Amino acid sequence: MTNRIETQCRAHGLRLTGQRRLIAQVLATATDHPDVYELHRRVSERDPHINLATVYRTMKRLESEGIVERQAFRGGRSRYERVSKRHHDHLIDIETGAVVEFKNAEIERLQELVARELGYRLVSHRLELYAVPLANVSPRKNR
Amino acid sequence: MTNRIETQCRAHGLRLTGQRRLIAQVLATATDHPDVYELHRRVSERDPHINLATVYRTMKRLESEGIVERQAFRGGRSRYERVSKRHHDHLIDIETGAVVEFKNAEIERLQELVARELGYRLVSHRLELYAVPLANVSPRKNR
DNA sequence: GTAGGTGCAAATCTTTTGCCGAGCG
DNA sequence: CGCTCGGCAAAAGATTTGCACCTAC
Repeated sequence: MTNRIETQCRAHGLRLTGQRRLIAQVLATATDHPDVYELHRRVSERDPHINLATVYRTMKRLESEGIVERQAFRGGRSRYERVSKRHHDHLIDIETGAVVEFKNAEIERLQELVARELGYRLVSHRLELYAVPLANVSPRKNR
Repeated sequence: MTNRIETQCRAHGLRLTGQRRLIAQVLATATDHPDVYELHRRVSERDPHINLATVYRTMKRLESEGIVERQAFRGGRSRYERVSKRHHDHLIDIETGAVVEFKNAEIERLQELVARELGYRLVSHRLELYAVPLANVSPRKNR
């Protein structure tokens, strides 16, 4: 079974080793934004011998090929996600660490405008909203 | 000579040691967004014995007191800036690494809106624009 | 067969911390 | 004089890398 990421690896001339196949499958089925340790944990379930350094190397390679995107939210490890058809930004639930994706065309348009006004051409951006759930005023532990 | 940051330290009950005075002065005169190594380099010019750990500890303390703000732009070390009267975001010149501050009320308003629509209350945000200068197509070194 | 990939351990880089002597208030 | 600080070195956490062996193509 060949998934989209494996196809992309082929297209970019990456050798399809067993380890990469596993990582590709994990990435293809991930609906969240796992960090390298989490990825390693997941692939380890299927191949307990795969090394953390291999996951690091593979993710770095996939990133430089533009197949995945690295997100460095505040503090801690970098997290990855597939480069999707649609660009989007992130809302991070500061109580649970959950990540919600969103997109707002108007904000994007204003960003271009702001950059131009400052004498620049916008190349990329990063927008993260840190927020707490509205309804439940759960007095949980902080952090 | 007592500057604003020293006054703030007093107000927050921090002891005004020689090292902190130096760091406060460097911060007060900084117009850029230095990282801890750069801060250490600057204070070292006046006191070659000051330790890097001291700068780290001081900056961490100033951050927790809300006197400075930590910025972790893509990759590398964290950078600091004084908490200013006005909140603002950053545009990073990807050719030179220069940081331009800006503020756009409309974008802020839309952010609140987006969060609410997703069922959250916005606590804070981070918006970074990565851009290149418009006019001058300077073929300088990259990075 | 060979260039690229992997495992493993050690190195790097950034930041934090334990310990203890020192100085601010 | 007591409690906070600072220097120093070591630890910790994330990521990278050198090296020798391995394997996809």
